[in-house]
Amino acid sequence: MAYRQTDKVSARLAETRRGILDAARDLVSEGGFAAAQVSEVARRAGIATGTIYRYFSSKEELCRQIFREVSAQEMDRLALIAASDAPARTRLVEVLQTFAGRAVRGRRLAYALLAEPVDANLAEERAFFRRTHAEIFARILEDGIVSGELPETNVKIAAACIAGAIPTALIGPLAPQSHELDENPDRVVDEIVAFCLAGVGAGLPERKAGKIERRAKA
Amino acid sequence: MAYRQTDKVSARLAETRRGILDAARDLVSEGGFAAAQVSEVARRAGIATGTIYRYFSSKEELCRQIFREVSAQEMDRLALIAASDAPARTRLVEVLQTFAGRAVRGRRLAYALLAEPVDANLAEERAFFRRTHAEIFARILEDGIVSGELPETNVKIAAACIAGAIPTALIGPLAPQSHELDENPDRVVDEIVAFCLAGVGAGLPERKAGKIERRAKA
DNA sequence: CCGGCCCATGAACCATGGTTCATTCCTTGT
DNA sequence: ACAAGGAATGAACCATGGTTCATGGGCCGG
Repeated sequence: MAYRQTDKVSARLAETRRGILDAARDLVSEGGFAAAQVSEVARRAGIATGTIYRYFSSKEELCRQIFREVSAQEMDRLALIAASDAPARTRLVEVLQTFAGRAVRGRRLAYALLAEPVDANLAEERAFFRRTHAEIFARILEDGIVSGELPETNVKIAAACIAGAIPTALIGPLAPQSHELDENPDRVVDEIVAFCLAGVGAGLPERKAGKIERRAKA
Repeated sequence: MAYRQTDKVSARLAETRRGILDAARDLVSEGGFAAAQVSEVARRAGIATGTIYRYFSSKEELCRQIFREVSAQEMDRLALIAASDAPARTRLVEVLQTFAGRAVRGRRLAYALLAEPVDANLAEERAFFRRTHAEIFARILEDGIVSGELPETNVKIAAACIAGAIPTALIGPLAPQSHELDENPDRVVDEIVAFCLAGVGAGLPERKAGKIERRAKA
């Protein structure tokens, strides 16, 4: 017995793993999952192609990992807002503005997470991601109905509509021209949010809140 | 010069071409574009793989053709309703109900047209398809605003929201369970439409119109 | 019925991109 | 310093699925 993994080594291994994930994440947020080819990830991480497979059993697993890491961040952020003790209507506005605002500021990444063509496996992760969004929306709507802030509706369907409307209006062929979004993202976001609020009978949003997350995403 | 295409021959050729398109269309509406592999289309059409290439320069062109044929049908149907001289609000309701109703009844095909992962070329066709939807919606909204039936809004954005909300709520991971849609498609459709109408400030829809297109799509 | 040409055939070909593995390089404990 | 592994390498391998092409069969005008 002449070898045992030492701390220094396992630290280096962990670092390499991290490096792979970071390289892959960067590629994804630059060019979507399509850009995260194994050999490209390896190049970016400064290692050999084969080395990837010492850390991840397949490309699929690597991508899944990336998807989870990135999407978890987004979901947590929304969940945090949703869990505040503000009135439902306020939480709704903030959640929608955050969702839309982050999507518009990190469009490439949002595209990868929400709309890019991906294979079955990632589609599963994406389904979870989107269902989580819908649940967050649905719960707030539920609260709003209970508290009388919102009229009765089928919250599941309304939540699905919201979860569909926002990305569609912001990314892909139906989004405004990119320069328009770059110049005045808030206006577009506000209009989309207004549509969704009206859709659930919440009237016009308050257009003043300054504490809402506005930083760029990637 | 000892050969010239005779009518009989060109008829047979046209028939073969049609056969290929039909085979491909059937495959697409059963399993999406992924199921329309060249060799499979050939088998279904009862010809050899290579023969396809005597009629279409590439798979891509074949798929594009299919996409156009199918989507044109859908667009025309909506355009027809949109062009009627009914009040904007009525046209809006009918267009939305038709759109959603047909999507829910031809879900596999709707998935292929609206949501299935496809490559860049088909994505272009899809973009056109979706933009056309949005334009149809937008024009009606415009009319409604001019006539005072609807409040002012950014019609482009509202149209994009609608074009996103309906498919998302009907197909994919955020749609209700399939059996639910099979059992009671109209209820779901009505709720989605209600959301969209409310989104543009058109209040509740009239839930009675019986003349609306309700036949299955595929 | 024949020469010429088009049409159909389907197995071979090719491109892409993920995966493997024999080899080499490093680390560790003695 | 050295033996015994683990870790890294990257070129070869493989699977998938679109595309080609040499070949054979049928249709045309004379």
